Amino acid sequence: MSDDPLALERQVCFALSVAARSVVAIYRPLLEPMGLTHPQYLVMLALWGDSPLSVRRLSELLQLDPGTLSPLLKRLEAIGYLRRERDPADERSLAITLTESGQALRAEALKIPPAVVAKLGLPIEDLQRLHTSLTQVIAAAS
Amino acid sequence: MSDDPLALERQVCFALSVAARSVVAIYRPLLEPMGLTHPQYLVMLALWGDSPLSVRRLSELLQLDPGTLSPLLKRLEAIGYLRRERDPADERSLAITLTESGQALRAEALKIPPAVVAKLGLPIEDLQRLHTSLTQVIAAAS
DNA sequence: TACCAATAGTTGGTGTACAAACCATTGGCC
DNA sequence: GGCCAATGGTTTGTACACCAACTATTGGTA
Repeated sequence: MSDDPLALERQVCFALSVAARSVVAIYRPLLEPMGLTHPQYLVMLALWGDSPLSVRRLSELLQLDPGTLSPLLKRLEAIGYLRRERDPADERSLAITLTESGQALRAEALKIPPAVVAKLGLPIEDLQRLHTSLTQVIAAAS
Repeated sequence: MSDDPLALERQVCFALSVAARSVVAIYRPLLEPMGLTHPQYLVMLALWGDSPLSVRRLSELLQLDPGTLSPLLKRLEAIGYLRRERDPADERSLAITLTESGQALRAEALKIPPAVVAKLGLPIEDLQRLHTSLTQVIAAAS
């Protein structure tokens, strides 16, 4: 390996970007039949875990800008997976809830993680270790 | 930790996406004085390592779509860091070369990696280990 | 109670990111 | 030499992603 500190192959951030894009690319064909993109899938995961959620709360959970979530949520509403209603207790806030269809999708989604792990073909322990490292980095970067 | 296979905090891909975005966010204020975004910085790294490069070659090196690179390269040309000229040997191909200004920028860029490592505050060995894991994942996903 | 800073979402602008359609050049091959 | 599939880039359309500016509601406080 090169000793140049600016060598492309030495940059952790480059590896991080490429890895993220590559893994998202594995999800793409798996999510396509469900009509979801990867960020949309993450929103659904959050809502399957806890509902209703506000845009603010989603933004914290997914570490995404509200300005990114706003149109994304409208698209999920348009395809019928969720509802966006004002919270009666605080009219500023949105109460985002799953529709029947959105609830039902969870059964399909259960197939996704094993399919991804199979495609990657890496030992679970490696993935676990990676997850731990990534969590460290996220904590350090925030 | 939850035993739900769809729990957000268990998804490696979620951690990967958030980590990538978080680390890019660390670069942002460092690159801003140079007038570069993170992907543009990666292109510059590639060119500092080897020049001239074609769009095709850059696309392989950075694992980015030519359709993504095309406008990005025009922006880098517009701010004067590189030149896009047809390769006389093959008029289909672009020969992308650095300008004086682009060459000179390398000296500034040398400050970036240590600054990022400092901001992260993680031991180098951890980053090295992470890099190894990521390289594995990239290989597995391709 | 009337103001006003804080909070929740939305919108608009710039820059990726990818897929598909497109255009020009090239290199075989009859 | 002339056709034609392959190759290299560009363009278009959709969807993030972030920032800054904006609107509407809320809650404290003079």
